[in-house]
Amino acid sequence: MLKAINICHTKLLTWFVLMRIVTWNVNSLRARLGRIERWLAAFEPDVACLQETKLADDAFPTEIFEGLGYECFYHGQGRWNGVCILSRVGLENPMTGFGAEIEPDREARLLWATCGGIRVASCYVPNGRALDHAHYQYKLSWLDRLAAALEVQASPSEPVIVCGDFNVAPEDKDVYDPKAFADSTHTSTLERKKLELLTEWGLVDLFRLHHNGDSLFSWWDYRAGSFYKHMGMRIDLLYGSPPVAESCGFALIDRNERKGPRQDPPSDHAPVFVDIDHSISIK
DNA sequence: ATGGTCGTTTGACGA
Repeated sequence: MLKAINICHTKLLTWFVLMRIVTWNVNSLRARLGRIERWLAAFEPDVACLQETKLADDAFPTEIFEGLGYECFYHGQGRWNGVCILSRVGLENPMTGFGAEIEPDREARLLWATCGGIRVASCYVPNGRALDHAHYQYKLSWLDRLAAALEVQASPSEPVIVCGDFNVAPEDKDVYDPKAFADSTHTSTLERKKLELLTEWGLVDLFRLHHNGDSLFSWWDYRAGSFYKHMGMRIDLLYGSPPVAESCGFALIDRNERKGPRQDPPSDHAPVFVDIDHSISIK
């Protein structure tokens, strides 16, 4: 919920804003539309960054989200990938991809917009498939280009959130069993080094500010009852610049959203959200 | 440990 209090100084208007931002790989926006509508109504995020929408842009259900009070910015391609940002606190300077100076992505995996004074990116990082697969090199290159785009898009002194499905578990405690991931993607040294490009720039893993040390996951394989065996990974991340990290008061993985009957199946990812209490000043 | 389950451009492929 956006809570704005205007404080009128001599020539400065300051808004203190409580903003809730969620990232959620929905694994098909069409298949998950009912669940997404219910989740938005229940949790009232101000900004929703969704991944794997699997929708072409001309099929995006703009009117449904507008009916819930959200502006929509989307970048899809049909069968695979696809990302969007929904915002009810404004949506300015939209941009898809890495930007003009950087080798473009062939897939719909990234977009940016300024929402409520925060520069927001919704990312769907390539999976990588296997360490010896070409897709792994694509993943590494993709993360290099994300870091390069960040340099152009924002400064660490400004409010920035880069969130999404990173397909990388930052640390061993972010997977149920590190040994099970030896020699596979999501935990390899090289891809973790690419995440460090983001943290070296100044971004902070906002979830870890509030859940230090816990093994809590955001993704569980559909197969073999992984969810009920707690065999998951934390790969859906919200990174914030220092001003955002300082004002991040709450973070949660809504693992209940990973549950559900065959008739109304969940995504294999749970929504992850943070609450940000920050101020915007306008002359 | 292995096999298992979702989604999509219906069916092989990606996750």
